[in-house]
Amino acid sequence: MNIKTIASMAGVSVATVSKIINNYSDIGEETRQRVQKILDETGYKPSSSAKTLATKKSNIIGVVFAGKLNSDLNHPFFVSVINSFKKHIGLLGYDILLFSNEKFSTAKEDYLARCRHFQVDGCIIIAGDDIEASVHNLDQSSIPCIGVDIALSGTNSSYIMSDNMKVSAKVVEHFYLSGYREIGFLGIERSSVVTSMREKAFNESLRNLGITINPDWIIHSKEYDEESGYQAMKQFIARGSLPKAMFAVSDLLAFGAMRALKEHHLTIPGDMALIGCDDIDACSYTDPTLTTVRQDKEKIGRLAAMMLFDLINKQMDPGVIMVEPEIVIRKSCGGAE
Amino acid sequence: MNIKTIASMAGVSVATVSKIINNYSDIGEETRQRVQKILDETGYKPSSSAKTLATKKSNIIGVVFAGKLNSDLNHPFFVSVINSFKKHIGLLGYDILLFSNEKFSTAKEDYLARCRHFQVDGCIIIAGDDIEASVHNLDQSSIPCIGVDIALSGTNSSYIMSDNMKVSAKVVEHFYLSGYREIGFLGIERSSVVTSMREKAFNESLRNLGITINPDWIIHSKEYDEESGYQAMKQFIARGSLPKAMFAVSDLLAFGAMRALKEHHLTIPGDMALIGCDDIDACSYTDPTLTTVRQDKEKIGRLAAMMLFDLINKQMDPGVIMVEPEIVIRKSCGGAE
DNA sequence: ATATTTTACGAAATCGATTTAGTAAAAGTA
DNA sequence: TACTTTTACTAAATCGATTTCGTAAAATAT
Repeated sequence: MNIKTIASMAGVSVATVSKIINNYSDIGEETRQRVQKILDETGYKPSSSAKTLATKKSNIIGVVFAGKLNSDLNHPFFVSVINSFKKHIGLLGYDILLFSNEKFSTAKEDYLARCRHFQVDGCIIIAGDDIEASVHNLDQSSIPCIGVDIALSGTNSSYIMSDNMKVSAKVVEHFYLSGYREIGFLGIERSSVVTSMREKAFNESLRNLGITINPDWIIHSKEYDEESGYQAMKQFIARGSLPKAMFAVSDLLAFGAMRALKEHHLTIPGDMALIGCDDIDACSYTDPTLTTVRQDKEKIGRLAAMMLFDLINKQMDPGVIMVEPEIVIRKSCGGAE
Repeated sequence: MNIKTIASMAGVSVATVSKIINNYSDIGEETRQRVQKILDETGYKPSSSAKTLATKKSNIIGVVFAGKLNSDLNHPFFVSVINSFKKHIGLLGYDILLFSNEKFSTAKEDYLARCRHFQVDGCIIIAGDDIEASVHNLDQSSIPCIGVDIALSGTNSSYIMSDNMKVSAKVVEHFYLSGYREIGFLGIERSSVVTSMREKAFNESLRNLGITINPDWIIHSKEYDEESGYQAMKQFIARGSLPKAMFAVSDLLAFGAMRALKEHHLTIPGDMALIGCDDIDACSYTDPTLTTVRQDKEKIGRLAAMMLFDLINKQMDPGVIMVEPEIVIRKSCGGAE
């Protein structure tokens, strides 16, 4: 079933059919209706590849998970963002193509080559750490890109992330108002833009409040996952002096920290209050439930979709959006007494 | 940069270039090397749409999340499966296209139409409950499909799922060996093939062991999520008579059940032992950690990829694979004394 | 030396759309 | 009436590949 079939069924040329499909104005009302009827009855849809070939627009958005680790579909935060993005970009008429991660794929070419290969109209780059050079090439290309948790600089690139300065500020503020003065930080060794912003803002916030920063209380886990958080906290406990409160830059790290604390029979928040970051579902399942900073994943995905759409249609210049984070108070951070 | 450019750079015809790219045998060794060098230097990749148009093969696999709810990227189990599938199908040279969910998308056409539109080489259907007619059409079409947690019947369809009979058998066996005789079941009202198999096998397993089934102890939550599990258990507790152990057909339901039990100051496993199903990451984060039945998500994704590949290449007839589940013992189900 | 086969390539058709440029017929204008 | 403009349509080029078929030249056989 192709456009030629439709054309002969309707007794018109393929050009006419194409024009009707694409809403050209130079078509008679009578003809339009007759052909449209056939279009509806047959359920005909033009071939995507033929259309792409002819128009150079594919109506496909490429999804790139950048960074060596944990930026895959394994990361609950990114999955939520992509889920929201998928929903909203779908409303705008696009489907999304997930590029298989290079390290697993037989495809040796870089992201840019693959974007060109599929003629994607734009792409979204979700970033962990250790960004490959390939991502940079894509960013600098003519393909509209929007970055999530990565600061892109290309002339066709925008990016979006939570306002990570505020993330830490809100955490510190909450600790402070709850009476805590001995506050530690659990970051990640292999730090990304996001985590280093949080660390920077954490220090600044303490300083602004006149709280002395104890460098011993700033520790870093090896990786991003729960196990690494556990290991980091375990070693920290072994070293001795502990703060009364800690901010973990991700919920998973906080979960690991909780496990280590419990193992040493330290209570939460009694012996140590804990705040995480992301607000993944599991925060409600732990005991105590985890106070955390919610990143508005739905909003980030939605705005990413809208920004990309505008970028593709040249309705907007590249820009940056920082999404307001919100602290979600649960049980892991009672008021100190 | 297209094939014509390459051809003129090399001083040969486009046909020759194409043949070199596609490993035709009627090419002289000298020419092959000369052109290959240019190919390598320029990093040229043939346009996907042109290639698809000419060959009718797209090297794209469509991903369909079927069912009205919770079969989206929100479901940790399905995300893990897709993640593994993506990895392995990527190794085989395919990228994956996520169809935006119909209810959100402006695309009114059904899945089959969209598969044809993109000329996907095959597709994977991930199923929740309430399968749409559109999925059935796809299953019955000529497009190779593999179903995950859905029994497809098309002549080009295979499917894969955990062996759900064994899931329940193992749970009941574990409860039994731990000394439990009063065992309940927490299912889902809107049951799918998967959950009804688990319920059926649950009953059979009890019967085989000569344990009387108390129909009051078989309850169903409204939906799939934690909150629904909480509500179901809360009402159950309010009704009075409780079993000493319960099997929840999903970890999320078990989490909800845990919350309800704790709220009523009932201990786990002291007052009630709990076993979930799926083994999502969060099972390790709860207190107590959740004993559960692990579905081998990596294997399911990997085999799904391989089955689909074989189906596409007609190297295999449609078939079914039941993946062996494995019980993962944690703290929510101590031995009864 | 001639006939036959093999090798190595290219011309051109094809896939299924879009889009430009051209035209006959209808409508409008002077 | 004759000219101009508008309307409604189509032929054909194009997008960038693949693939069939044809054919000179080279290799081999007779």
